[in-house]
Amino acid sequence: MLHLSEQEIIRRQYLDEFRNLGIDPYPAAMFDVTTLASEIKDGFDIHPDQFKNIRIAGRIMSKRIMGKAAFAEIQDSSGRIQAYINRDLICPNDNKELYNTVFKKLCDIGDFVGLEGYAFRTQTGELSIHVSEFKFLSKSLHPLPIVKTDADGKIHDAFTDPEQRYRKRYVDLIVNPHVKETFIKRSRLINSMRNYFNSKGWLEVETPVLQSIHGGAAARPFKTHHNALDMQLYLRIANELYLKRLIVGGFDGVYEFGKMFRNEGMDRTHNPEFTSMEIYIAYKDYLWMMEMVEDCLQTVVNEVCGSPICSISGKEINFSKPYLRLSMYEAIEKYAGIDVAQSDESTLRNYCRNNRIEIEDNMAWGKLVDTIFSDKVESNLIQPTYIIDYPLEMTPLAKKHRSKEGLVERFELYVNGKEIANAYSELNDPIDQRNRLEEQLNLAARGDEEAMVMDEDFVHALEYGMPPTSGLGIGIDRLTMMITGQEAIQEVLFFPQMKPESKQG
RNA sequence: GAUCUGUUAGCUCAGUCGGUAGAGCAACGGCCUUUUAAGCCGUGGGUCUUGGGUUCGAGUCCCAAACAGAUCACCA
Repeated sequence: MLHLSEQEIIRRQYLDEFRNLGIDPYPAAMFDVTTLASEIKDGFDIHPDQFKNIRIAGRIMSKRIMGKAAFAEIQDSSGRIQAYINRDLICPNDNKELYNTVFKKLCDIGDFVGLEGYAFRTQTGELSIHVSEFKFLSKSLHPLPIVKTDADGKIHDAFTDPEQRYRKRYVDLIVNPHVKETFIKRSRLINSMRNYFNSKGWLEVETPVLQSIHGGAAARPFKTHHNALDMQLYLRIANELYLKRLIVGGFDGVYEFGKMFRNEGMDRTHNPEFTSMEIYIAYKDYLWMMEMVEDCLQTVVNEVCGSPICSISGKEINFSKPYLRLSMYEAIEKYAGIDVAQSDESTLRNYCRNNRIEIEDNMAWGKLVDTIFSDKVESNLIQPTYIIDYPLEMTPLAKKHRSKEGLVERFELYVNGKEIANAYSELNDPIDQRNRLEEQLNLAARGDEEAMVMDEDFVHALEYGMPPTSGLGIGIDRLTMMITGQEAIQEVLFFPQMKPESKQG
């Protein structure tokens, strides 16, 4: 059922009035745009002669009518510019219908129009388009939120309700220019990173989203079903095991930007589907990878933000290399004051109880260390910091440390108290890998719902031999949050997951 | 999943002690040929998120539900 407001009914009536005048409110023919609003704003004062005969198109965002002349703001993909519309200029003959009826009455805020004319400055100095030709391009049937900015820059009637903004992102993008900026930055970030990898000769690849075994990370998956094969499939929680198969297959460097799906809680830093970038480089180790990551991020942040420094929640984050390196044990000792290397499981349990850190009975030693780290250390890691050398129990896909007993060659990159990257010297000993995955099965038996499952084909691939390899995953959404200063993942996803609006009643 | 807060016109918001709902913008009808949160005169627009309850009477008080936000738990 369509329940229309008064304003929506009137806009529908205008469709008929357009057609009665012989004007198609949704014309088929293209409108040949020559110039963007931003080009006029940037170029007019330097080359005013280049804007003598221009055609622009966009949405009407405001109308100020003064009898036989009017001003309207036109918004195109690049921004807004004012148009000056004079009755006798767009209606040179006796028939003033185009101005009096079409423009003044039938054009609403939100409609698309095409304009031809020249750029000039009004008496008050506002850069405008002096319109000689006026073409109606598309009707909008819903009123838009009217956001106005006054002379002091104060915003009135801002469209700010997060629920409305996320559900109707298209409206958000129309009326909130800064939202568009955030998503443009996101796109440029991904492009910049892709260019960086391509310039090194690494290959962008695609691996399955639908997997019969959900491997490569500790998380609960979404289940789905393939009808023709009559089998259960999972949406991938990671693509790691497939990318390593490609290294086995002989590629030196492969990377993939892709959506991952995890069937877990949602909040301002978690969406059920999110974008990760994983990259695997043969003959390298995690020490090399740290240097690559800091060089890549410095380059990319510089390209996207114009400087290696971005600010979020009042803090300045500097992505210039090199980044501080701290072993996990050092970090815990520094911020929690406990030497976990010298502590057994019961000592860790006592520490957690005394420090009011919530733990569960099925947590093993490694999980307890991880819990203490999350609770005491993470929030202190504001500037980009590598946490290196993790306990073996927590990391079944990483290679044992070359010199430190009980550790693996792994690092995570923390920025603003959040993990944004995770990397290993990848485990390529197939016997060790099989044993480590079997230990995961024990954890699962102990009640760990996120423990990894055995992937026989992956182990089989390793048995053919994988060169020493370093692998990395970066959370693209979180990195985007850092460089755009956003505190919520929903602000860097066009369409964050939402429950359907209830239609009961 | 837990707790707290919110949901009133197209948008942003008021709504007092419980007495059948208001403003600005937007819309509609006028006036106005360089305005800019344009202005002036006039008009219309509401299932107060939904469902129960208390009451002579509920936007307002009570209970439940839906959705969202924040905090927490889980996770990246």
